[in-house]
Amino acid sequence: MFSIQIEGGKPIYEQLFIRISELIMNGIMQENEKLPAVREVAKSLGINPNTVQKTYAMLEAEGLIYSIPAKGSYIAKAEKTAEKIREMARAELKNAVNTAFSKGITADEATAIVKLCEEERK
Amino acid sequence: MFSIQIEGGKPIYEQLFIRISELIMNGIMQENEKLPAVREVAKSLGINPNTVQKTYAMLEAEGLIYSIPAKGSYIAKAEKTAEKIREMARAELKNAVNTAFSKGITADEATAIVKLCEEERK
Amino acid sequence: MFSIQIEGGKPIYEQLFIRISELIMNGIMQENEKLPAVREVAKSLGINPNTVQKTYAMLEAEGLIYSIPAKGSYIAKAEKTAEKIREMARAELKNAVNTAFSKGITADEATAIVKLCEEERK
Amino acid sequence: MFSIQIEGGKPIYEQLFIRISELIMNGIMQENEKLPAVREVAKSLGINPNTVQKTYAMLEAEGLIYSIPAKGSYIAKAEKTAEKIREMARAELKNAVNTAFSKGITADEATAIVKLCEEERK
DNA sequence: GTGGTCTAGACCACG
DNA sequence: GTGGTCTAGACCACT
Repeated sequence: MFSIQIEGGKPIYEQLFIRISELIMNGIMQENEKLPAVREVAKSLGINPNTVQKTYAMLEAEGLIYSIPAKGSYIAKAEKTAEKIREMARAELKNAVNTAFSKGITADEATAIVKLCEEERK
Repeated sequence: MFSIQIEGGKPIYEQLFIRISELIMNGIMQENEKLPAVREVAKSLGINPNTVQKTYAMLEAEGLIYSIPAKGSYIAKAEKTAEKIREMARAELKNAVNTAFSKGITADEATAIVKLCEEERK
Repeated sequence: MFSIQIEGGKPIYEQLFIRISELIMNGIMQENEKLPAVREVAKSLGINPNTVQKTYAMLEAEGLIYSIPAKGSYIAKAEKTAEKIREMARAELKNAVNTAFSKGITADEATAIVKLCEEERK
Repeated sequence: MFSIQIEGGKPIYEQLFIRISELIMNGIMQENEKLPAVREVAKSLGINPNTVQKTYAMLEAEGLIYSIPAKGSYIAKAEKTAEKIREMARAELKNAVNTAFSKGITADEATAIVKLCEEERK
């Protein structure tokens, strides 16, 4: 279903949050598409339903999905959603770049890393 | 002495680790220079000596400093140290860029962010 | 549970580290098997939870176990784990042999000691 | 003079103890030869006289040297000294071999390591 | 209930 | 006075 790595240092609910937001960006999850039920996700990942519930609540709080009681959760308006996610991603990246700068990485080096990552994605 | 913000979500010992490694890069801490004593740092920051001790242990494990029991802790060989820190910073940045890419940020956008950060530093 | 001797000069957390790595080699602890909880070990050995926590952190840093917060700690992939432990043991033994040599022990004498130890194990 | 590495994890007085006992084995320090004065060693190594004093006391306690008040310290009877050191070395090596065995190292592997160390010394 | 972090305070070996 | 280890007990985020 969503494939997360339980081993990783990050909390599960956060990994799941990131994973779902990525799926939206990749166009795999479309506007108004129904998300799998909380219990279903929990069972297929072997994690606690509370954890999934928390993730959905966070997604809704961020306006990325909307929930209809007794029916299910759905992807919110795509443009808005995508823009929100990108905004968050940009803020995090800026943060990371500043951190790198403070440790002696130059702007040229940073740009090189960006290009390198771009190459690797192909 | 080291000035950290206890607020943030990150553990204190990690913030301190990052802070000291930055000081080394900025040339403020030189090779073989003595670090302030564990208890001294703890007192000046208003935190527990154990927390500082943990930070020093991590720095030593990474080879950034070396500790002589009953004498003090000192900055390790500068070239090695600086290179290690840059290596760590590069790895983290690469990680951040990949994360941003997976959320729909383009390489051009990432490059723009790098330039923006560069401007702000001036 | 783990049975260690608090007497020896070596720190408790180190003894525990060695003891657990031995249990893995003896096949008593299997891949993905759950280690007893930090507090449980502490109670059964009559030592402080922090001390056990430090041991688990070291084991994780060496890649011998992996910890999932709020779930437990587990033995890492068996092949890798066993090989890592053997590698560490070999390095230590080599070190010990060199030390013995520098004190006048001959290679023949060293070989004899190895055989003697082998006999005693039977 | 004696060349020790201050960085190493082991206490200085122990390193110095080992170093001097090695010098005796190598025949560099002969029976009844005078050891350099405590203050002299301390100054040349940049360490505390108390530390050197402690080492000499240990060497005397082990019967490896003998001290004449207001005159100096001297290497004890060579045969006895050498044998004592070798005995200690043998005990330590046996210990190390047993530890290695308990972690899955085989007797053949241990023998191979002994031979490898022998080669490297040439 | 779990691992992770932190505090407060202590002791030890070493220099 | 220093780093290193340890105890006792607490809180937190997460499951």
